[in-house]
Amino acid sequence: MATGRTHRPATRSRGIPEATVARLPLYLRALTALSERSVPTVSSEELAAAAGVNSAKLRKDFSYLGSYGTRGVGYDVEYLVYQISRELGLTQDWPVVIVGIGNLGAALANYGGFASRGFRVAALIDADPEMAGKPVAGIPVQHTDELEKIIDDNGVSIGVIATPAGAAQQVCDRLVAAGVTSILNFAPTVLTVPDGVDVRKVDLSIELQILAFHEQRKAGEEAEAQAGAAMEAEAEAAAAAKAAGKGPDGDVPAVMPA
Amino acid sequence: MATGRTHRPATRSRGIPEATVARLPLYLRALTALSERSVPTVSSEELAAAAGVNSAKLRKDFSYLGSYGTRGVGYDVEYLVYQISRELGLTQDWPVVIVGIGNLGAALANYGGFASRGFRVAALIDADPEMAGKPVAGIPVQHTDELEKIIDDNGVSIGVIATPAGAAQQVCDRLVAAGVTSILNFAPTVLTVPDGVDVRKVDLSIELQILAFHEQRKAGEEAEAQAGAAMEAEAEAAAAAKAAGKGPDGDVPAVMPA
DNA sequence: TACTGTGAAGATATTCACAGCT
DNA sequence: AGCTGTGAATATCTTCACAGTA
Repeated sequence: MATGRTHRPATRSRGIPEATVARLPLYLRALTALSERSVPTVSSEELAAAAGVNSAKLRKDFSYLGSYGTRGVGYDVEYLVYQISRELGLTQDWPVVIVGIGNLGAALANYGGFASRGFRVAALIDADPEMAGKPVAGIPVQHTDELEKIIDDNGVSIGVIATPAGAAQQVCDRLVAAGVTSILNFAPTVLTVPDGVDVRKVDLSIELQILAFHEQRKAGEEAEAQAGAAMEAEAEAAAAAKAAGKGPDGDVPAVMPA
Repeated sequence: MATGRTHRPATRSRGIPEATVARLPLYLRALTALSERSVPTVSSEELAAAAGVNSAKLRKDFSYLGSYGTRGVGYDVEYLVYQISRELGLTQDWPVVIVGIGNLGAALANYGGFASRGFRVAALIDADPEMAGKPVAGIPVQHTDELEKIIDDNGVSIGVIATPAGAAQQVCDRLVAAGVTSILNFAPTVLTVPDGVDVRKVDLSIELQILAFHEQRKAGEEAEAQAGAAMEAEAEAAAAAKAAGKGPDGDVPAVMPA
């Protein structure tokens, strides 16, 4: 909706690629570890290894931030930590609310990595009246009724949704209406939000399914030599099944493997 | 290490793009919802909306799987559910072990989405002897000592690591040595694995940091009109700081904003 | 010498736009 | 008429390879 205002005007060349942004936290973590070991400088090769990427990519990524290295030497660890933190907006602190204090919500509330890097759990919110007042990770859970007030009082702009899928969109709508503009969604559902609101999703079962795909392929490759034409035969059977009956209900799993 | 055996030989055109694979679970979820409402067919437009992508992308994605639609009509929901499930390897069931039964591990064990789609929690493993025998989500926790035996007895090829960062690599090594070839890592650390082992990572704080980046940029754009040259001034100050002293320890946060 | 920073090439991914089928 | 399936165009991301420089 609205005229596609997708392109950033950008006062200066403010165009850090999304793929690069997604890796900055990785670099930051590796750098923080080096910093704790008081390592003063690091080469792109070393840092790339620590972050699990290749060095050309890392250098290219850093080139979007500016020329923060020294040729022949490498990068100053402290300086880079600061620059990346600043680029990511972590030099300010972000109050965050977590909605849905079930197993996952509690795990998130207890997760140390939250607090360590610029994020502060401002409130825990749950729909269950029984939960109200109970402390989780030292923070008392508040009832959903208070949601709007909490957002407003704390100037919260980032919300985490850890509710069941059924409640997620409704919670999302309320968060957005109350002024939240970034949402991290753990509920296994697609959230619809207005323009200008960012949603990132974390979905456990999706990750597992992707792994299963590759796992299956590994197994297939092993069998390949022996099986040979078997797979193609199966594919043809499936195609035939489609061409033929294919009733709306369920004669589908005809070719279901063991 | 080893000669980069990255390219798949692929008996036939078994080349589904990674980006497509990553979306298949999304389509599958949307289709499952339609299936539960007994919707017989769906157009690319409708399904794309339900999955939160655009229809051209969805059609392109499906084109890699085969021609499973009907022009002028759409896709048969049940049939597509089956085809995607099969492509993802979900028509067989995958025993999974979860290592590290803290808050997060318990949340994962309780997560319904696991069991629903081809995955079965075969065992919960924790290093704490106190935990041993205690049931979580109805499954008794077993001690890390049993890890190899559990993997072997259950034919586990997918492992989930939900331990603290410090223990993750060690656990990973043991899982791999015991025969696990796919790992879902929740610990905030980079895992090193041999060729042929897949690792996917889920990192809560990384997701938040990416949100913070965009959030900051939104704020910046708002202020842009008024602030104007202020940001550039700050950038220059930072550059100057670098050119000048920039001692290895920490005069860095000189420009630290409030 | 030993490293960064970056154009240019190459690989992937997305989107367009329309031919082709039902 | 209404939809899918897909080449071709475009955009984005990665990698190469080397000039530039401390």
